[in-house]
Amino acid sequence: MPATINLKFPDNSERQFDSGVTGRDVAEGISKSLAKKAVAISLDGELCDLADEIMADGAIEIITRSDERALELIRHDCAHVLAEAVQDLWPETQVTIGPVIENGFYYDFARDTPFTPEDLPVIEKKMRQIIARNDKFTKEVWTREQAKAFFADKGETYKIELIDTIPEDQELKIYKQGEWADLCRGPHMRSTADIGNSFKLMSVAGAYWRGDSDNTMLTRIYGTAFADDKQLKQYMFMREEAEKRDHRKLGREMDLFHFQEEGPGVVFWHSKGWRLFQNLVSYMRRRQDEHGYEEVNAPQILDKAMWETSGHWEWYHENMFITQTEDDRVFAIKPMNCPFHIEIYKTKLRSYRDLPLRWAELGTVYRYEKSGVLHGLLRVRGFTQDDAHIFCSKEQIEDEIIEVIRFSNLMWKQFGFETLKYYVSTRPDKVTGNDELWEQATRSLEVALEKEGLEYEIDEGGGAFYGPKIDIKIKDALNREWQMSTIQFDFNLPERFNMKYIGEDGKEHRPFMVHRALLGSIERFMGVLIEHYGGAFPDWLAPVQVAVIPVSQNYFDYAQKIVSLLFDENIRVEFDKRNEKIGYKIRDWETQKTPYMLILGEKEMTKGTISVRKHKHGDQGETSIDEFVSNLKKSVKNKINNN
RNA sequence: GCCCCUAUAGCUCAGCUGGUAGAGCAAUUGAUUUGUAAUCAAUAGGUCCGCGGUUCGAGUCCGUGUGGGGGCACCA
Repeated sequence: MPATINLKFPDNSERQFDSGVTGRDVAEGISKSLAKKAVAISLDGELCDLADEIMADGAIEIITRSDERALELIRHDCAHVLAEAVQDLWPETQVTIGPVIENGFYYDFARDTPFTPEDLPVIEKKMRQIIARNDKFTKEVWTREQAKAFFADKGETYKIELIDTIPEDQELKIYKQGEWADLCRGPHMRSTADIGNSFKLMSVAGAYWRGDSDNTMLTRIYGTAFADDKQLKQYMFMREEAEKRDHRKLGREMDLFHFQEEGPGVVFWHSKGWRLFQNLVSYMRRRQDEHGYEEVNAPQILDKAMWETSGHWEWYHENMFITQTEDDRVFAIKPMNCPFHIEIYKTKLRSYRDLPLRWAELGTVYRYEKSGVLHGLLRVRGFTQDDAHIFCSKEQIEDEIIEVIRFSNLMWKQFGFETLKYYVSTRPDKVTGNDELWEQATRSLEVALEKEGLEYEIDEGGGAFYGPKIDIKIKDALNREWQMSTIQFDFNLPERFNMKYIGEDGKEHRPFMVHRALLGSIERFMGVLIEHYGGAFPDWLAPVQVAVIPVSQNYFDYAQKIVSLLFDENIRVEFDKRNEKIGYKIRDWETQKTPYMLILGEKEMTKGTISVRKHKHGDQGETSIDEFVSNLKKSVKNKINNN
């Protein structure tokens, strides 16, 4: 600990403080002495760095290592130490950028041979040495020429490129830990020792320089860091928990579905998985009926000519599966349902009296997704959308959007997702449709959300070229966000297909077209649902709701009676006749996360009762079959048609 | 598509520096007729992902293809 601490302030003035001065002392000193407001980030009451952000009240805030913002400093410092460690070990490696991310940090390096997982322990060891060295972080402000010369000397071409992107009016800061220097916005902590030892390098990956696939691919190292070991352990534990409920793992363990080599990205549904799938379909059908949708169904393939009209052939060709027949006629498997619904629309002359038309299709589409994107059920090549198209007049758009939002909200609640986030994506640079249309449509999306009292964020320029949209994200049980529902205007297709209706004025008008998928794709939603519930589905969804387990063969007749009774009530029941001890069977059904088990033996047969065991809750004691059925039906009520 | 990793029995995985494969669970058969998270025993089960190469010899080393995983880019 030095006798004095030198501090530089944003106005470039310098002051000395005695060691042992607290951050609060300094804070008071600064706010008194500087006209310009300054913010210092202080760690455990000691000043570690100055931030250039100006806080509204101008005060210094003292934060502790457990503070969220300290965590950011820890991770950022960690990234710098990672970079130094790497250059120490492999001096020919160029450094690029190393930001803090949601659960840690990364650093991108440029070198001829990418890092491999075996390098990580070596680097980690070096990092711990640097941390132990307790090097001070110091900030220097350099001129552009100085900085460029410095990095040029070291052969750091990427850094030089970065310097050129920093606006002239911004000062160029260099942070050093010991001798090692990096271009950095800051702030940092006092010294490398402040990082602590609760960090871990997680993985290596490739990443394009500046996120552009035209650029060279860098080699990225991901790491995570926390204030203490407890938090790090907790994080690692959470990751393990997430891994346990990975839908690919549960899909196999629960015998729901599989993939195989010959069909990358297309799903083989096993009976239990298909049961679940059908439950979702059945739910959607019921709700769509209720919300005034009519279900339609269109073919899987269509002549190339139609896709040329729609524009897909030109713009989406590389994502389409194409077939060719003996007579050389080319058909494409549908990647979208839209053109089909438009064709249905066009079979008649439509009047304003017909509008709005809401046509839904649980349409299976195929898209040739790039191989690197496939991921279990979450990104597939063949999937079933809960797709619908709404055709309406200008006057109707707002009400239609409100209606879709309400539908979606109700649905997500019933599936057990409470937290929803809304995003409105506005006009990108290249578009079809005139400004007036964009304006009207975007406004209708915002007004609809506002009328429903829902907060939303604007994704500026995030809309598709054919129209603005609302995206809805949900949060699952592990607090992960998933983009699910989407409500999109389309100004392109009505134009291309020359859609029209006859208005009240007797003239032709172009209808508004809205695409809407709430679950998105059943396959993908299934993946999310499996992970959300960890495979333990609620009563109404569970593929097998009840397992009937007689204690021995002597009770098979009684058990059969119960099974038939449940079957008649449309309850999904299985009769476990295996020649095993009930402990074995219970364990088996328990691992399959079956909501209920009915244990039937001498006691129950004599009294005409059943013993109920509930998943995760154990023995619930005896009850009558009538009561059990009525309770179960109550919990399933209103969700699906078939009971 | 790009970078790295990876592929052994139905599943989870062993198989040291090259000498043609092993466990647990599951399966099958038999015994057992069972009271709330695994009854016992026996049996069977493998083109070590495909193709090519190095080698006297390849599950093991090299190349390549395919699938899978972690990322990046993509997601009209």
